[in-house]
Amino acid sequence: MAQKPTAKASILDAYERAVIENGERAATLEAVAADAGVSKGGLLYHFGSKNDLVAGLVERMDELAEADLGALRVAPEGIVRRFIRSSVDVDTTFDHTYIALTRLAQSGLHPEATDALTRVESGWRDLIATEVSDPAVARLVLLVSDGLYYNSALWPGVERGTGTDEVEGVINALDDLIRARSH
Amino acid sequence: MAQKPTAKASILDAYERAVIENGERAATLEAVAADAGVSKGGLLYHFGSKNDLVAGLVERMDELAEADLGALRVAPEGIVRRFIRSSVDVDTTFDHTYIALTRLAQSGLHPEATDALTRVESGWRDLIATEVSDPAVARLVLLVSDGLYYNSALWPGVERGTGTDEVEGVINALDDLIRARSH
DNA sequence: GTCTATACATGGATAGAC
DNA sequence: GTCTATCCATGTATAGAC
Repeated sequence: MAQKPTAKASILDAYERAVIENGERAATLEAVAADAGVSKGGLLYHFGSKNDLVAGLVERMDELAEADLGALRVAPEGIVRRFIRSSVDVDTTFDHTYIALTRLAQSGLHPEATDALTRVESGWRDLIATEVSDPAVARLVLLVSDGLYYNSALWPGVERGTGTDEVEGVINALDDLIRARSH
Repeated sequence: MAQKPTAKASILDAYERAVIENGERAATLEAVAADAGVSKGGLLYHFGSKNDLVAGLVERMDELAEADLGALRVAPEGIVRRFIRSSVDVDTTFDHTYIALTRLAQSGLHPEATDALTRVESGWRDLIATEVSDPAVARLVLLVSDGLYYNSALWPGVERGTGTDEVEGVINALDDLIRARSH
């Protein structure tokens, strides 16, 4: 049920891509259909409306989030390090969906998108709390991650000075803080 | 030249409000005109096109940013403390314009909005660098601020657990870090 | 300086052929 | 399952009256 390399999946991919690259407004049925290699009518056979596309993305997000949390939970380097690192990595399946939903949420037209993101963030929050006892630091970790996502969501494709190596510095700084505060 | 309580200003206000509250897509000429108390035609007399509205916002942003940096520079509590605190305060003239531009930037249709935000962030970066010597920590401070803005921009009106008092904890944590790293 | 009327384009969605 | 044709709503922008 989760693994169909069908037209449906590639339409969803195209929608995701369109939203990320050109914004929700530009992600018209026609544009998405063209990118997915079908016609408007063809698209509408699989997704009866634009809202259905959003719903499809939400569903995908929930599945990916579950997997993401699972991987995070068993990350050998620790939850926080892995978490922050993965926040820069904007080129995974997870990130694509997450960023697309971020855009949709901001459009104000899709409360379901906002809800899905809230669920994800809530999962992260709980997990981080298991590793970081100080609530202020835990909050700080989440804010840094949000900041990283915000950056990549806002300046798509633009290298904005938060490269992977620079993030290592940030991670180390957070580490110092966590150690200093854990007594 | 900067102080006209004219229709032009109130139209710009209405546009800003519309973008923040309902997203860029809902900020149609008609909706903005209605909110500003003029007709579509009336609006278009002052702003010949939708792009002119965006340009007006960008101009406003540049003016406000200058004032903001000035205030930050002489903040008695220090630049970082003031900076982070003001990132939660989403109810100033500055924040309204900033958040509206954030939304516009994400729509992908207004590069000028992205540019304006880049200028603002660049001003902040430079200023923070004068107070925080460690580049990783300086970057962290910016990311936290971005995170806070992202939160308020994404969940408008929603109390998302980052209240003013909780932010004090975050500020103190950052303070610890700055002190620990400044030798 | 502000309004009404209207032209024009575009996007979402339906109907029905293949 | 996918396409074409078409309808309808909405949004931007222009023209011209007041």
